[in-house]
Amino acid sequence: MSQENLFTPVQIGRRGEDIALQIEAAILEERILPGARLPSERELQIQFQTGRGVIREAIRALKQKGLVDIRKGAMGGTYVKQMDVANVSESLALFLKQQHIEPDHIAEFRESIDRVITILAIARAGAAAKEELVAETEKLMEMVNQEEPDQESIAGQDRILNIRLAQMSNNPVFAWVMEALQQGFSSHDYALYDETAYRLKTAENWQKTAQHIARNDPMQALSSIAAHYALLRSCVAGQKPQSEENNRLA
Amino acid sequence: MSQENLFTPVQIGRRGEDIALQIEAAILEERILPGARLPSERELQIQFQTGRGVIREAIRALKQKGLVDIRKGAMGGTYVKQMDVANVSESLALFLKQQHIEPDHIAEFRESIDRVITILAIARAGAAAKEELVAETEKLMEMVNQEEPDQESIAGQDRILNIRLAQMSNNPVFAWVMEALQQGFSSHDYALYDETAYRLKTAENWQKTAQHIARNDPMQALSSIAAHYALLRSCVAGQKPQSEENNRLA
DNA sequence: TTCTACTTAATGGTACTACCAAAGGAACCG
DNA sequence: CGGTTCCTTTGGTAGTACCATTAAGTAGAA
Repeated sequence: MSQENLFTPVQIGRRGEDIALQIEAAILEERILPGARLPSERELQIQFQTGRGVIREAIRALKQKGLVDIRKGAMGGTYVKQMDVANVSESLALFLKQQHIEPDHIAEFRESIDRVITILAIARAGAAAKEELVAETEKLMEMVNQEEPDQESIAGQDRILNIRLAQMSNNPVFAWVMEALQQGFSSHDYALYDETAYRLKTAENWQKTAQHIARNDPMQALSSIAAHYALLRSCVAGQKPQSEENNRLA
Repeated sequence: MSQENLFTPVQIGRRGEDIALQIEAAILEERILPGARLPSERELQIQFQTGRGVIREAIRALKQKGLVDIRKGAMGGTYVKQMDVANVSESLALFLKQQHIEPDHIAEFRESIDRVITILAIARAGAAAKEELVAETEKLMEMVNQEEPDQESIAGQDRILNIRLAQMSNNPVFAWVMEALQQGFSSHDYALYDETAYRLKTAENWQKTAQHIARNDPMQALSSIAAHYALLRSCVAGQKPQSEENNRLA
């Protein structure tokens, strides 16, 4: 790929970080495109006039940021990757975990986002997409009404519904935020599907919401959303404990 | 700190990641509290029965995630840190940059969040906080009306206002999201203060918003917010180019 | 005593070397 | 043509030595 003098040796500060920043800049400015392969560690070691450890740490940092992908073996090496939300989600989830965030606060945030998404979806999504959403909720209904409901599949379907609805807002930012929150805090949601009573009501609620959206009835749709979150709150409040790790050592 | 057998040697997969995960878990489960110091690299090397490079990579990963802080010299080492939003913001900003996200989409998202925040702030914040907000907007007015407006200070004050308002929602999640977005996309906002006309209008708008909030008038407050974002959109659309890095090499 | 200057030890940062393990490709054999 | 073996590339691990920085201790001077 003839990237002879793409990088320059460094002198200042922690070399590893500096190198990581140089490569990161090259990626963000698209001087290196996703899918491209960076020189091997040993080549970079020569280009940057430094030890291999430094190069490894730099590459490791890029991997952590989700900018590159590392493969072993011949034709292995460091490959520039298209980032995806997972990294942001992970970072967010980590942060929220360390902050002892209350489920109520997350729920409130999510509800407010959901309301906006719903309005936007009604205004912008096509009739086909809306019908598709209804169809997906029907799948969910079938799942919960089965003899032996499969928690895994149901949770997955719930996730699909959330994402699909978010996408109908025609603004990727909403979809990403929704996905990030979902990934970080799925556990609370899925609690809804643990007990039969909640499971049924939740699925029905989803169906109603989708139908209201399909009929372009924002007020009713918002009302269903409110019901959904009310249900979530009562559910979480009801089975309060779920504490496994609250016994720290003094 | 007598953490003799806190960790165990590993066998499988990439040792570095495994070690990083063990330590991360220990931090998240609060077996190691913020402020505490991990053993030195050489001690860990012995505890984990591995090479120092592996330990370094593990610690590096934790640092990247924002979980620890590294200090050189005697009494240096790896210290567990209280995470802050900066890490999430950075991750988010990186993602958005690589996705060529349109400013309009961000603006739409921020506006919707701002609306919710405003409603919550009016409902929940005390009169004192509301007056404080008004006072801050007056500071901003003073700044923009000076002979030689200081871009830096003005931008900072704008940031302070956003954060303070978000905090008044009494839900930290809103404040964090706002801060993350701010940090990632300050550039567009600050464009508002580049031209005198925009600068003045924006500051006035802030003042009005704060006053409406102080008077518990949600409708008027929302209207001011709408005006603010309308201004932002026209400003960004007006001075469209700002492209410095759009010439990629084929 | 009290302050300064020097020494010392601990610790992360860098460099280099050697070897292991995986993975793909090329040559070889059936 | 298809499978097998070997070889080369490349990341992963181990170990050693040395440098740079920093805090703490120590001796000496005021």
